Amino acid sequence: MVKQKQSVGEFLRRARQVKGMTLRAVERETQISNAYLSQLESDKIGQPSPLKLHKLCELYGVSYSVLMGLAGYPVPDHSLIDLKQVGLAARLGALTGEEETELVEYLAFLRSRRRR
Amino acid sequence: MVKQKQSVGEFLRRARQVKGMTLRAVERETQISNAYLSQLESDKIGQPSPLKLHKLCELYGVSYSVLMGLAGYPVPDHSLIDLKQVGLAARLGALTGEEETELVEYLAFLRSRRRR
DNA sequence: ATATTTTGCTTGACAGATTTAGCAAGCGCT
DNA sequence: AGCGCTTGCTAAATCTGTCAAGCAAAATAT
Repeated sequence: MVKQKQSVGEFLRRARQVKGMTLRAVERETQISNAYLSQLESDKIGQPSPLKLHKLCELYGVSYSVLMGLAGYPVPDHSLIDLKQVGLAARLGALTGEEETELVEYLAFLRSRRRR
Repeated sequence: MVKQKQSVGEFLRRARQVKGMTLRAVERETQISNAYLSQLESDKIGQPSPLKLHKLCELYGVSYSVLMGLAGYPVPDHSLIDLKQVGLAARLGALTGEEETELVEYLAFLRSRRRR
């Protein structure tokens, strides 16, 4: 019932086969060498570049987030943090560049003092 | 008119300074060598590993999506919310309620002072 | 049946990411 | 003045992603 964790390689190979494309066809479309594609699909690359993964996602029409997750990269979830930040931004309002610099320095001062 | 794009290096250095931490302090917490941190902050690394960026985001309390974007990586669509309004807050990082009040007060002080 | 093209794959070499070891300048303490 | 510790930085070394070139088997063509 629960689907097993698929490897990036399996996922990519499936996606390519679904599209009915060959390694060299993908190479033509993405500028990624067929050699490297082969290694990718056999899980021989530990940390493939997100840009390569993104190109493949666009070509295959699969989710970039999913693929990044499968590749072992942290996937952005901006649920809580950004809301807080939006709130803060609202309270501070628009700042001049100078004000911003002073604020940052003041905050650094606050924290370096407190931690000792 | 608001903020031009900041470099990853500037962003990371600011975030670290806001936290009041030293390169070696960050190294202790993240297992990322201070040497590499230095190169990161002076923009000498073209494609830093997302895992490293993620560790730094967690430590600094800044948005992972923002940092990934600054690093030139494609970011999943639903993370593409308006960064302009959150830009400053992202740079400041997560604040305690106390810190936030202090900052707002300090900003008020700055402005009253300037207004002559 | 054999030559030609196409397929997936491996090897060698290169570039770039990351670390280890070390440097010189700065700071507190006596 | 010195000494010890910390700071940020860099040079060299190591590891790893990426590609160009080539290979053997399968498909295709003649």
